[in-house]
Amino acid sequence: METDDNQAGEAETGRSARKHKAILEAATEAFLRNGYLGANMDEIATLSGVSKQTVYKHFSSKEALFVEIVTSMTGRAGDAVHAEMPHVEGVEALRRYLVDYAWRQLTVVMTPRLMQLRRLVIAEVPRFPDLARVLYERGPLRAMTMLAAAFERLAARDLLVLDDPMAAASHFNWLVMAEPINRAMLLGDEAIPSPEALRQHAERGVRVFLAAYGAP
Amino acid sequence: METDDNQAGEAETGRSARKHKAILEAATEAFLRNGYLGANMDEIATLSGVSKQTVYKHFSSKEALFVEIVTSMTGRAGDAVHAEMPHVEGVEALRRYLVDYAWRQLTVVMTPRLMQLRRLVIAEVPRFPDLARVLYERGPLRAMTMLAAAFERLAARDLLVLDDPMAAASHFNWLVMAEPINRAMLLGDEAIPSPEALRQHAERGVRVFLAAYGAP
DNA sequence: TGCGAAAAACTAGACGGTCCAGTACTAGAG
DNA sequence: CTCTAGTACTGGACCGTCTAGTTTTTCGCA
Repeated sequence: METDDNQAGEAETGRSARKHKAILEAATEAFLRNGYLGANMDEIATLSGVSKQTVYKHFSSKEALFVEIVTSMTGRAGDAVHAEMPHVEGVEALRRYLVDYAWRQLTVVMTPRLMQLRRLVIAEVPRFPDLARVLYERGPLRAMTMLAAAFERLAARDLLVLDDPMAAASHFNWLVMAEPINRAMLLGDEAIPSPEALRQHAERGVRVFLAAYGAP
Repeated sequence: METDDNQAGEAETGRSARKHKAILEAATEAFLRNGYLGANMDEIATLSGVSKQTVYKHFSSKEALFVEIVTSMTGRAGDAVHAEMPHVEGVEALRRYLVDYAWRQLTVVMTPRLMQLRRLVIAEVPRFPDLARVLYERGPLRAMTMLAAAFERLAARDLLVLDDPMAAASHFNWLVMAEPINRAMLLGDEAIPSPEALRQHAERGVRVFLAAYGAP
């Protein structure tokens, strides 16, 4: 197929595909840093080591490039977290699992790239409402839906006590995520807590959650 | 043309001050709708019924106008909520008061104007980090700080049980605010819940909070 | 398999058209 | 005389197109 000098397990690709990728990366950088209006196509071309003509060969317009980037980033974002809930036996195992899940979710979401993406998408809600809706659905909504299903199973086994699984999932999700996300959204990427701080935060959130929804 | 009928207790102002106000209002509208880069000074001048020269007589630059507007809006925003905690006697009175406070906070914050302001400020975090910091401090941080103080007093009277008042305040704040805010941030202003929905949401949040922090 | 030409992709830069922040200038109202 | 409306203007940014010439890939055919 392609030339087989593949380095470090990276699938080798033709020149065109390589340029395509370079453009995507440069554009991601530019849009995340400068916003939709603030980014300019000349800079993207220069940054990706490609002529402007080539940029327009791969993407029909600035708008199309923007949509492509945001959707691909939101697509990748949520996939890393969803893990099947293992058999938890007993209250203490449940607590440990919830803390672990919360911490995993936090460390995935609380990265500069995803915070910048979130700022970018929020900024463009009036211009690109669909992008924001997709981010919401593939982000918090998906997390909460899966949590709700898991909580329902746990309730059936009397490990949790709840009447509204989705409300419980929302409470769990935001007990854990809201404080650091909203801090970082306004205070910038350097306000992202350290992994240890996130772990402590997760533990406190789970303690509150279990006080409200845990088996007595 | 300029009639001097001061209506509804509005402080009497000269023509210059009136133009000043008109410019501020038009600029607020423009910036909230189109963002910093998307707004343009010609539109602001036209919208406020003033010549462009006059706009620049009152505000030295687009940037200065933007900063002025955002700071004035963030200043007004938080002031409406802070109410002295009355004497609450007993657990049920506390619950009712917390629900009421939560609902008040929600109805103040969950308005299109403030959601738009929040989107605008978040969008401009890289360009105007100070504005975002001020919004954070005068918004969530102030609310949580005041809550923490109130919670500490309640803990001294054994109506709450907590070791870290600020953590408890954060949990309360985000149990109540996070879900609707983050929904509206991404799904747009029409995703702002109705007052009745907000009331129910507040009640559920307070129930969880009291399960974790309420007196046994 | 290897060669060579057509096809496709790419570069560098210029350019048209549009938009916009901020300034300058004139005419007229108070 | 002072302030302002109205408007034209400056200087520059930027999207998307175009041109002319170069490089890479593809593929028929030896």
